[in-house]
Amino acid sequence: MRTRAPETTPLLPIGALSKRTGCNIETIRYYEKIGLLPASARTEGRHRIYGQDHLKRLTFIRRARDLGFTLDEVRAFLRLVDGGYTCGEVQAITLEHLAEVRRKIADLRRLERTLAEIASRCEGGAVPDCPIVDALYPS
Amino acid sequence: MRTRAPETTPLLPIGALSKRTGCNIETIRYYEKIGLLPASARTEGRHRIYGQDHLKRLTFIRRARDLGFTLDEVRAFLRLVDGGYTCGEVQAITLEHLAEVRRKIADLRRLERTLAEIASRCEGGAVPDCPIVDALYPS
DNA sequence: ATGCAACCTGTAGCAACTACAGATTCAAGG
DNA sequence: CCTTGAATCTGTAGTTGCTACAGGTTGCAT
Repeated sequence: MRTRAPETTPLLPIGALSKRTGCNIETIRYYEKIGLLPASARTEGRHRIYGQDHLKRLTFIRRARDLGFTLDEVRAFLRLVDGGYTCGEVQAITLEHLAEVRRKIADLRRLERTLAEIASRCEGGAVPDCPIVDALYPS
Repeated sequence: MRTRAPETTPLLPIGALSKRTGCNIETIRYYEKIGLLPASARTEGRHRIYGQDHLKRLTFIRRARDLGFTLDEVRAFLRLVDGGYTCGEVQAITLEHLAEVRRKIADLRRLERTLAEIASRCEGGAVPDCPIVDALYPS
C-alpha cells in the first residue's frame, strides 16, 4: 500500500497538478514558458513542485479558456487580479467577449436555417442534380 | 449556358479577387497551395488571373469559413460541388453538417448564458472586488 | 540495486492563416 | 518608348494555443 502525502501538504508535482486541473502537462509547462503561470519551485533534481496558489491560478486559467477567452484576455484578467483591478475593467472584457459569442450564434443560426431549408427541398434520390449544391454554390 | 454581354467578362487579378471576396491575397495563394482553390490561369509574366468560377468558389469558401467550418469541412462541401454525387449523398452530408452546426449553437448558447450571468452579477463600478473574478478564481 | 514511472529540456508539428523580404511585372503618364 | 510606382511574384518565417515526440534524468518502491 502506498503512503499518501497527508491532506495538509499541498505540494504537487506536475502530474498531480495536471490531474487536478484537467490541464495537460505540456500545456502547464507551456503556460510557464509564456509567462502565464509563474515558475514553480523545484526539487533537487529540477522537478517542478506546485502549491495551492498555482493550483488556483491554473484552475482560473482553464475556466477562462473553457469560456472561450483567448490567452491574451486571460492575461488581461490575471493582470487585473494581480494588481488591484476594478470590477468595471473585468466586466468590460467579459461583455465584449459576450458580444462576440452572440455574433457567432447569430451567424450559425442563419446557416442552420439555410441548411435545413435546402436539405428539406432535396428529394434524396439518385438524381445527380441537387438543389443543395445549387444553393451552396450559386451559378 | 448563357452568353453574356462583352463588358461582363471580368478577368480579375489577385488584388481584385481579394477585394471582391474580402479574402486576403496571401490567403488566396494559400488556398491554391493547399489545393482548395484550383490554380488560375497566368499572364505572360506569371501573374494570376481569375474568372467567375474562381470568384464563386472563393466566395463560397469564405462564407463557409466565416460560419466556423474547418478547411476540411469546406473541402467536403467542395467535393460535393465538384464530383458527380447523387442527390441522396449530398443530402446526407448536408444533414450531418446541420447536426454539427446545431451542436455548435448549443455550445455557444451555454457559454452565452454563463457569461451573461456572471456579467450581470457585476456592479461595473470602480470597486476592486468583482463577482466575475470570484466565479473564476475561488479563494 | 534496480526497474520503471514520472519528470526534464528542446524541438517540431498542427490549423489557418499573416507578414515579411527581395525580385519581377503591369499599366499609366510623360 | 520609357520611366515609375503599384501590384504581383516566390519563399520563408511568424502567429495562437497547444500537442507530440526524442532522448535524457530523477524519484521511489521493492
